[in-house]
Amino acid sequence: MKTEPSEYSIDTLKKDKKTLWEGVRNYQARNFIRDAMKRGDGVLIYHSSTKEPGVYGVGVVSAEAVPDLSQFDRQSGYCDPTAKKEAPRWYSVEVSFTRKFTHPAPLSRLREAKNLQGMLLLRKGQRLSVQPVSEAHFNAVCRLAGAKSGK
DNA sequence: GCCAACGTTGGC
DNA sequence: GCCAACGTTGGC
Repeated sequence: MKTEPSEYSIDTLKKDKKTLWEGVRNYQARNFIRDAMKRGDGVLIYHSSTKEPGVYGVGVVSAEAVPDLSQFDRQSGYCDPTAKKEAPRWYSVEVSFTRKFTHPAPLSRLREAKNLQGMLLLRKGQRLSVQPVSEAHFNAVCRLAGAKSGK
């Protein structure tokens, strides 16, 4: 899952312990959130639009999809005026903090890693803020960050 | 359904 | 700030 650290960072997640991941407004990403993400799934926390983009830590899906309430919130920048309460359009999962990498895995190093070739994140033009990661890639990223593989 | 115009993402 | 690579919108 991508986030701009100025918006919501791994440090904030660590402090909050858990958060509802709100504001995803892309249908493909929405589908992953709503249909694919299961309780217990590991989450790589990727920081974008920052000095050193890359994976900064790990979380875990602690509750499966619920309607993203910010779509109905007129005060929210994520408000979707066309969304109806009886037919929510956007969804959130709850993500809990697992760990912050002591040595983050910057994008530049991910690109160099042989065992990460083909990873969706590294594909040109790829902009999805929520995307699936294979277990092998997940573990490889963790190892690259100097952490034990797995969750 | 086509597609031009426009908006967004995100690395650099 | 630039710009490639998308996704969305809306006229037709």
